[in-house]
Amino acid sequence: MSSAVRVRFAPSPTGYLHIGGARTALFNWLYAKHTGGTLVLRVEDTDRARNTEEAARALYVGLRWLGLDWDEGPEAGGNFGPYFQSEREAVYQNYLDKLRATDRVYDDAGSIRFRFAREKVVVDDVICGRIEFDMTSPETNPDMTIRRPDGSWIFHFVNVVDDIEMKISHVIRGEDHLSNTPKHVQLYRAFEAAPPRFAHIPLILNKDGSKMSKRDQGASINTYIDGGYLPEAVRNYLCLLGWSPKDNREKIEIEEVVRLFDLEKVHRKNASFDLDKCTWLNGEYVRELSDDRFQKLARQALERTGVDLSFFPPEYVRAALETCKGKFKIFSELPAYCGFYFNDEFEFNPEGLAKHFVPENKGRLVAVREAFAALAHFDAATLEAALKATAAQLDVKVGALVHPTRLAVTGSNAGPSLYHLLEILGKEKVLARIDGALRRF
RNA sequence: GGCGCAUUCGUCUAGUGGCUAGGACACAGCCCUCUCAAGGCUGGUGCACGGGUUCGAUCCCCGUAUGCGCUGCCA
Repeated sequence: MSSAVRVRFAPSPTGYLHIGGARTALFNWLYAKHTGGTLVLRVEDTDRARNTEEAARALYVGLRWLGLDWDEGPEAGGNFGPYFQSEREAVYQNYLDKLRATDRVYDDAGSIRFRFAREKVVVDDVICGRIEFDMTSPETNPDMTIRRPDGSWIFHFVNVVDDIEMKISHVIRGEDHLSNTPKHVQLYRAFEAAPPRFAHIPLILNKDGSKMSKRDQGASINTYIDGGYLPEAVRNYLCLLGWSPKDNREKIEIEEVVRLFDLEKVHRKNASFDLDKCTWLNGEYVRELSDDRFQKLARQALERTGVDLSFFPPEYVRAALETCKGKFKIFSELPAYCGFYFNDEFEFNPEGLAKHFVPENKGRLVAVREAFAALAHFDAATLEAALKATAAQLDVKVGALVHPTRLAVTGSNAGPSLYHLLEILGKEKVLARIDGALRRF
């Protein structure tokens, strides 16, 4: 059947995957999965063909990281290639000839322009509805250039030609193209080709509503790859921008999104990207990670900051990381959180120092040290009992001992469970660290 | 300027011609607790404005404002 859904993601290789592009790719992917259709990846590199290979690779990396696989395109093959516009010169020449044959183009100072039909063009958008564009006036809608004097092609022309050639049934793209659509429709007509269904999805803006550009925080997918985010969490968050399951769910399995997703239910309003919420959602996913995957990602996060884990026994590392699970939202937070396990030269938190290393706590810390030194077994339960007994002896609240002790052995006033962390660190290290800390009073 | 699209808490959103307009993030407070995180509870802020239509509009229509997009030999 020719009614099969064929969609495409057609980025220009800029060297990185933009978050807005990622969302466009995601919605195309979702629609393809939902309908059992085909997703085509096409690289629109008409402008500069110099760093295309490398820049395109960055696109693949970003898409694959998000789990957005394509059925046809670079590194996937397909019967409608090549999938780089820079390799489709013959196709464009052929289509240009068609326009020449029907007198729809003319030369203008070396460039070639397409002559618009002076008429009203109706675009029936799946998301935006029926919109009428008045193209009757050459003043407000001058004919458009489709080829530059140097022979390079303009986006509008090659984009439409490729969509025809690749038998694209649904063009799902950013709303910034909505106003270009009547031009594209004119091209389809000139080629006597049936236009696809158009679906213009809202844009992603910064939190303050301004347009998200290259420089903005979180604009590149690399922010998330390098920042210790989980792909399924970022993908989940992206699904929620311009679409909703309508039942108050925030964390939602991708299979479920595929099942529920439809173009008609996509919003028409631009959405602001809220990194805080994306990070929160990531935390939800991190908490539910399997032990193995958590350990693997945690190790990676530490190693990329230069921690040499091979120096420590595997069981030590595993136990140490285990105490951090559920305590942070993104993996880039982990090294600072658990660095004390792997480095004796940690910094002391200045506020903690001012608050807890005060004269009356010195004696308390000494008492804790003595209690710990006397222990035959250095496990969490014993440590807790010992610390509580010491507190009772001194007639102070447990917290009065917990805080100085934590600060002494970790340098921080927040962290994993104290008793477990002490057990993992071991008696020798703990006593040595308390001794060192005592000298700071 | 012209054309197009949009407008529910700060942000993402649910929602209906009649409801105390719901949820989530963020924020504040309390509880829990060895800290933090998580969890529980509580709190505040919202239907852009002005006209209609209607017994009644957040919801329908028209304007205005604001935002965004297009208006390139960028994509």
